[in-house]
Amino acid sequence: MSTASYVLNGDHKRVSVETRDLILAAARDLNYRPNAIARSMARQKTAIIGVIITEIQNPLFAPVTDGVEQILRQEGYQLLLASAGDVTSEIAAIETFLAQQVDGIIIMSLSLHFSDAHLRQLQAEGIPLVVINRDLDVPEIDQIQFDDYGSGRMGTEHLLSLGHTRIGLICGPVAPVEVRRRSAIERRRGWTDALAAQALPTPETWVIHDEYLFEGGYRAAQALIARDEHLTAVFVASDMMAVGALKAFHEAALRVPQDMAVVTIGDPPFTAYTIPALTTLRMPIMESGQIAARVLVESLRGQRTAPECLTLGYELRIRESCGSQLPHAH
Amino acid sequence: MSTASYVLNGDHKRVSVETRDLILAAARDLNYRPNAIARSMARQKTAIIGVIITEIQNPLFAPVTDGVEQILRQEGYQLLLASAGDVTSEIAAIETFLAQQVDGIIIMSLSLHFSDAHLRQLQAEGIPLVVINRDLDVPEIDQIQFDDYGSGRMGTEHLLSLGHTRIGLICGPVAPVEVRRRSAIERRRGWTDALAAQALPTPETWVIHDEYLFEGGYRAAQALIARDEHLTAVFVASDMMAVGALKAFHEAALRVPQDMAVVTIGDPPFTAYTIPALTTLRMPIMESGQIAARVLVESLRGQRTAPECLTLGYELRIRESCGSQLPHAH
DNA sequence: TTGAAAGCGCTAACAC
DNA sequence: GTGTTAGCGCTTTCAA
Repeated sequence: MSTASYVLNGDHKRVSVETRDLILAAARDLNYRPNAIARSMARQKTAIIGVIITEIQNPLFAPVTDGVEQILRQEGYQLLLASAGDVTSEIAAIETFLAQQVDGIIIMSLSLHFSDAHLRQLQAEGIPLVVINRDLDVPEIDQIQFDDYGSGRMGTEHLLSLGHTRIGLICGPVAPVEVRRRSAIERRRGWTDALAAQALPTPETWVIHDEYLFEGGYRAAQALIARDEHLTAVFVASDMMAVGALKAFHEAALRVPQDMAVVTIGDPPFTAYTIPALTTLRMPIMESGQIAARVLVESLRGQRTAPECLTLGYELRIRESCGSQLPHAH
Repeated sequence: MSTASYVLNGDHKRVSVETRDLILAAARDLNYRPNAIARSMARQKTAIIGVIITEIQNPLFAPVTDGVEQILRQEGYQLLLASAGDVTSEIAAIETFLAQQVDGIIIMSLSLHFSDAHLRQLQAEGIPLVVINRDLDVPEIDQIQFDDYGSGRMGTEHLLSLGHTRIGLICGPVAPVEVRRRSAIERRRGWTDALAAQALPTPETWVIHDEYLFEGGYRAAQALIARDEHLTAVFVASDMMAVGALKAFHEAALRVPQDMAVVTIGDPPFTAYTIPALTTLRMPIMESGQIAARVLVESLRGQRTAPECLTLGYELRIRESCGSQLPHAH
């Protein structure tokens, strides 16, 4: 039945109107539902994209998945979801996706990987792949990154512009190697360069690394307070950490922003409702998912010539936690 | 090649050891990867479960999806994800899932639906279906609910046990019909009954309904303050609303818990890091996903006799926002 | 214990 | 403009 197939696929040219209506009517009567599996089998294409994320409950992943899903739905693709927290399960997830004949794969990482051999191999086998937030030196693979260095630099520079000179840093993990995050390293580099550019000091004692969690920020702020370095501001490289830090400052009777100005990263809805509201560098998370999905779809359609390698910038959102101007600084 | 099929499916009995090893070796050499699509075609089963959620970024959905994914992975099923915010797109998503020949469907709702005809039809067609958090009077369909009435009652009773008698209510939307939530209605009922059981008043003026959002809680708390009803406590029926309310109380120079005790619902990680930390009724969200997935898998394996109809309870987590005892109440 | 062959529901090339 | 037919890669019955 080629004719029926043409009709059901909306090929207007090859079928007369009468037969078309006939077929459509019959389909309705029989309660016909196309079988996507059989179609995939015949076409050798599934219109399914596999999406791998590190851990579903990490706040980065809901917005990314949302962005990916919006575009895929709009472009007529389905989304097969897997979570994989380490390289072994990532390989397993990819293997399952390949068995499932997905047309392409999107991987959103927390960029703490030791081996990318399996990604190279995917690439070599010609499976379209887009990775988000992963440090991959395989230029053939489409990559979406965040400008983490720039975020560290911008956040610190904003505090500098308000007159602060003793600016601490609360940052994500850089060691041991199993948990280090590229973003933490880059944001610290941004902080260092921003201060160094003004010939200001960046002593080791002004920096605390901890986990990207509420608790990590709480602990880090306590540690920073205990060091008693007379800081007037701190750049906190994660919104969750900033909420924890706010609590520690509150308990130490340090007023934010009067005694301690805070700038942080992120921008989930709650940042506007902390006390005080957090000045943040908004991270374009959902956008990264949208872009990844668009890039992948274009690849599948053969509309791309060169691999994508995009770095998305952060955007300053001034709220209350940074104050306006240092009292003694004008 | 039946023999190869037996080997690859691990059927030990029907194949001699030698041929088995031969086939396995050949598979390795050829870099053989089973084609799940072809298998689904032949078996008339896909081992894929469709999951529909209302909006990916709503904080309820990450935990649910996480719970569902854990179980499905462990049981050898794949997860096809779709988001559908209204009945029309829900029907479209279901239709796509059916075309994709999913073995079953899980729907997590925000329970604001007008029509469930399509679900009845699914049920009638014999597609295994589990719904979470939806008010469905179709006893044949597996349902996982939350004890929202109980949560309202428990939260209010905790405040009563601390000696409060003037307890307000900040609650989710109950009107207009397009946005009303069953949970809001039920939690209010719980609040009313808890107070009525002590012969305490529950005036309309002590209740504010708004959206389940930070902003909704902020606005609601401001409105409640403006009414100047001399409340000493408030039950806030959503953790996001509670964060907003905390901010409004802070701005009005009302100390929590000294001037206003707060008990809320939920229990996302941030509740321990607000100022003060929020006393909550923990909602078993991830668990609901796990249970839904288990129920569905059991259905697919024919291990179930009766439909599931489970109501999950909330659990009190005492932190700082409720205080210990009313000063003037012992 | 193994092989042959039909068929799952569709697409696409081809003939009419 | 329409019908015929050969697969797509697997499973599963049936014979050998």
